[in-house]
Formats: sequence, C-alpha cells, structure tokens
Amino acid sequence: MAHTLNLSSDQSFSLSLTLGCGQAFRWEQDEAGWWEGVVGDEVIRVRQEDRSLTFTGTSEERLIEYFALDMDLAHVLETIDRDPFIHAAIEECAGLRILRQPSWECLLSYLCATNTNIPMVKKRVRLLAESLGERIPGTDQFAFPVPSVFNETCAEPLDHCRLGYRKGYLATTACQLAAEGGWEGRVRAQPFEEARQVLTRLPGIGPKAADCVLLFGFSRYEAFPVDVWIRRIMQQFYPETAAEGSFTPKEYERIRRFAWEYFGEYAGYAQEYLYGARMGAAQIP
DNA sequence: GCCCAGGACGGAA
DNA sequence: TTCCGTCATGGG
Repeated sequence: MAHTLNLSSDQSFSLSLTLGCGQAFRWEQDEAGWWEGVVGDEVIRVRQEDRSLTFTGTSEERLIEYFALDMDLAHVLETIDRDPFIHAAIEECAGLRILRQPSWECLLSYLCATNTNIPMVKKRVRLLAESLGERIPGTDQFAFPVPSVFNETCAEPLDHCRLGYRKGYLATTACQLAAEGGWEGRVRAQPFEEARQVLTRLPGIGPKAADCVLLFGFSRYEAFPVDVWIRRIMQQFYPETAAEGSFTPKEYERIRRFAWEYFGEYAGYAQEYLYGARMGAAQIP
C-alpha cells in the first residue's frame, strides 16, 4: 500500500540529494526513480515528484522523522549562509537534509568507512547485514545486525565482510557496547565534547567517525567531520584554517573549531552542503 | 607496479 | 606532546 506525503511550499526537500550525498550507505535508486533502502527493520521504497513523496514500507511519522522533514531547513540554511562560497553550495544542493539515522548502525557503518571509499562502505554494510542480520520478511533485504549478535561467535561471519584491518575494531567495539548497553543514552545525555570523547574512546572510532556519528546518528549539528575532501575544500575557501602537507590531529581540531565559530550551531549542515557541492550535486542521481 | 579512498592506532621521537 | 609507518581492500 503506497502512501503519499505532500510537502508544503516552504518545506524544501530533495530526496536524491539527501540519499545520494553519501551520508547513508543502504540506499539504491532503480531505473524508475524509486529509492529503496533498509532503515532499522523496515524496507522503505520512496520516490519524489516535485512536492509529493510516494512511499511504502513505513509510516508517515517515521518517514518524517528519518528525513527530518519536521525541521525548518530554511532557517538552518539562513544561519550558515555566511559568504559567497557556502551560498553557492546552498544554492546547488537545495533541499539536502541531514538524516536521523539509527545510531547503532550509524556508528558501525562509519567504523567501516575509514581510509576507504563510499562504494566499499556500502558493500561492507550490506555484507554485515547479510552475514549477521535478520532477513526482512517478504523481501530480499536484511536488517542491520542487532547488538546481541555481536558476541564470541561473530568472528567467523565477520571474515566474509571485507572489513580488512577494521574487523578487530568492529568486533571489539560492537561486543563491548552490546554487553554494556545504554551507550546511546549516555551519548545523548552528554554535552557535545563529552559525547565526542565517549565515542572516540571506542576502538576504530577516531575524530572523523565520531563527528559523523554525532551528526548523522545523534542530530548533533555542531559536529563538523573533516575528511580528505572537506580538508581540500577548506584549503581552497578558508585557507586560514587548513594547512598543506600531512593532515595532523591538530589541524583537524583547528578546522572544526573554526567551522563551529564561523557557521554556528548548524556547522554540520555547512559541512554537508560543501561536501555535496564538491561531489557535484548534478552527478547525484 | 603506483596512488588513492568520508582514518585510526601504536610506537618512536 | 607531536610525527610516522602501518594497517586490508578495491578501483583507476
């Protein structure tokens, strides 16, 4: 049963930019323009025609939550629109929204995303779901593995997930959090810097992954993840922050502090728009 | 063969 | 504290 959600005229949203900009790893688009993805234990199919979203597999309430359609995007973009560079990115990526991803799969997905590229991350996350997740009834898709499957017996299935050196980090971090429990609440309850420290103490989670998890999995918009692409963008547009040569933790810190002071509480949105514009919004399906 | 990709870690300096 | 080599994996 397909549902329809009509967006109001002041509710800017681009489904393709939002799903195609690389923030989530389980979405694919078919020839007919439908996006299909797995979120939690649901297979969601959705397409956009102008201000109309047609979707199956979830409720309107969860769709609005996941795509953050309840946010006043215009206000957010107004606050970060500080100069011609970011302004051009805002124009180019109009309607891009930062998703509210389930924090567990967001954390482990970005643990898989170090020193690699987006197609490989998507492959690893899919293999994780197929190796350790539950098949979703009536579909050929698998849910992301729940915490409890990460125990002493998960080493063998993880061998098939092309994780490389990340395998040990993922096993350790996932087992630890599954055994402890309550980590999400602890992160959510902490001020930003303390929450960031909780995450970076986990094996395989450094500053970049922690900032991505805070931004995409906890809606902490002051997070400003700096990958090699963002560093290049900062070198080009804001040369006072970025340096040449090797990328040191000190420089990472300088860039993210600058971004937070310069763009404000929604610095993470500035990051995503700069990234999306550089990747070429036009190339995203 | 090389270099690079939404980096992180352990050990040396 | 700050560098520096290394870590699988695949694509160009």
